Amino acid sequence: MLSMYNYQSRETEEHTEEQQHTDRGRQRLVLPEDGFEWKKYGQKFIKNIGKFRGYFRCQKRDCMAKKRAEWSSPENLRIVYKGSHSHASSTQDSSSASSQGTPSSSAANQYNLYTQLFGNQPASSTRDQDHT
DNA sequence: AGCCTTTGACCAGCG
DNA sequence: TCGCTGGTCAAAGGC
Repeated sequence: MLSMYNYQSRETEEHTEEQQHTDRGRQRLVLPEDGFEWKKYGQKFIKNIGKFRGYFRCQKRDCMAKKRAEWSSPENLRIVYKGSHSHASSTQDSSSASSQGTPSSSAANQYNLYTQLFGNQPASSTRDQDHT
């Protein structure tokens, strides 16, 4: 069963070092940089899946995009995006923004973010997005 | 002084 | 109808 997390692990360990301003010197889970600015507004332990889940919201006031991070350990991090950004990424990623043309396309946006983090793996492992 | 993160409590929805 | 889980908000602390 752990095999499904293999690709996530390799993806996470790269970004785990990207502890930038988010690191206040306290022990905390570092999230992979996806080109957007997120503000954490909650965290809970979901016993259903036996993982912690962090709740993030885009810092842009007009942006309703949300992000959910689940992890059983720092090596097994899963990011789930919800909603779409009403703006382009705050950093790089100009390719996805320009190719989209319409940032409102939530499906395309999610796909871009998804592929960014997980490559092109089957969504079977990240079907949590069924909410949307 | 300001911003961000963390923790706890509260509310809503579903079984 | 009650209980449980998930999600969000608010307040406090630290950098």
